[in-house]
Amino acid sequence: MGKGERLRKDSQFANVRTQGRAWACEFVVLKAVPNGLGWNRYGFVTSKRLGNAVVRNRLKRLFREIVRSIPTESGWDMVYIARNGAKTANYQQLGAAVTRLLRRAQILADVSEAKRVGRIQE
RNA sequence: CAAGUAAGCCGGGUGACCGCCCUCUUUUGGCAAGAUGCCAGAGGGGGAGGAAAGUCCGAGCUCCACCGGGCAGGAUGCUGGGUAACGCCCAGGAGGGGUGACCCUACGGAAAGUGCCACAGAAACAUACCGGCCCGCUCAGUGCGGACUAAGGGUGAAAUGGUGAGGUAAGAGCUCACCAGCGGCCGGGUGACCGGUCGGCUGGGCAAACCCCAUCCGGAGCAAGACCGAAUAGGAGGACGGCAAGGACGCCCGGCCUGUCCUCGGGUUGGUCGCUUGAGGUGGCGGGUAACUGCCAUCCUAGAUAGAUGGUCACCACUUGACCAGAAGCAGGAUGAAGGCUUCGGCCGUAAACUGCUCUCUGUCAAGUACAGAACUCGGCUUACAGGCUUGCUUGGCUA
RNA sequence: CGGGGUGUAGCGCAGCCUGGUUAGCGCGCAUGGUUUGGGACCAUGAGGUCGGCGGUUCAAAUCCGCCCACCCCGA
Repeated sequence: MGKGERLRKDSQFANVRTQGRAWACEFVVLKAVPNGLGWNRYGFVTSKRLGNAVVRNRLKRLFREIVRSIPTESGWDMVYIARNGAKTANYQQLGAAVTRLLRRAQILADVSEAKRVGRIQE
């Protein structure tokens, strides 16, 4: 994903953190908010508590690859926050977890159009 | 072959598809439009480490108007050399450890001064508890008083040179020999120091206690710093004004410079440069024991900024484990078969089936493949690290 | 990038600067007493790699070096 598809400013992260809704599992926390653009923007958070730089970079790359491969609705800012359990998980486990969270958040692309419109109006 | 020791090196590979960062090209498309610029696409090239880590030292670079002196503070500490510099490296000396190859050392000064040395012990810096020996009195092996002594005992981490002989009332460097230490002289070495000789006999430890001596050190750090853009109100109060205040760690002094300083309040958290060509790498020929260095040739090798190298699959490599099959080895089978030699007493000579073990080699399956991610750049140090490779040397065993 | 602090019994702390003689205090814990019983109180007791490794010293929680974990501050 290019620079336009990433959250890069502290103000952008702060916006998602305060305005967005959150869904969580044992590996990762997803926070998302509609951004009014025609495309999605992503941010990945790996705190120092998780491990050294190699561990944190690897988790970011895994999540970036997972998010890229899952088709979703457009127009959202999403922040993925890695939790401690993600350190030992592999690509397949994390992919399944992210898919579950996106389905619960109704951002996954196969969710029906009526349902999505209903949620936004609500 | 085994164990060890020193030095050095590597630290997964190949392919397919998808994706990221930088850069170049583009008669590809869109926007704006004189060159040009912005967005997207296509094609080419490049894209983490030996420690990129910890941030423990040293520098470059940038800013703080500036210069000099002193105090305080900090660092280093055998000698010589290397280096831009260092707390680093090399060589050497001394001391210590190891059978050895080799390794380790904060290794200046305790007659400059101050301080400390618990407990024990008579005594920890100047001393005499037990004891030894002599004299006098008492008296029949006891006691008292006085003088000498530091060999022996005991305490301690440490007790004032050690061993032997002479000597003496008993002893003592009191005398002598050797050893250790100290000082002078001579010789060698740039030096630390070493060797020789002579002398008088000497008289603890701690400076990672204060300290003394020698050498070095202005401060802050790429969020340094420069530019563009945006935003706010270029605001309020106070101090002192050439005898004042301030001038980049703290304090003092001298010169020099200047309206300076303090408090409150307000705005910004965007972009570009710095930003990778450097005490640079590689090779050759010289100098040097070496660290290192001179000359010549040649190469350009990451530049992100919520922070670029990843994901999936296949094959191979390595490690570990399991299992079965085969090969190999060992033990039983073997109280000596078959066979051979014979002086007829004996002697020589171990093949296989089968069973068990080893886990060396081949095959199959499964799991794993360390430590760890550039952030201004170099030189070091320290710490972490699966597994593997090369070379020299040492010790021990076996064979010839 | 720069600077500072902490680590000692289950918990919270002292001792460290100026090395030594029993590493101590409070709460908690165990046992006994007191009470009809509990609490409170009294008495006794257990519990320590002094964060780790190495060095200096006769001797280290204390001094020095390296490492680990946690916390805080400034630009």
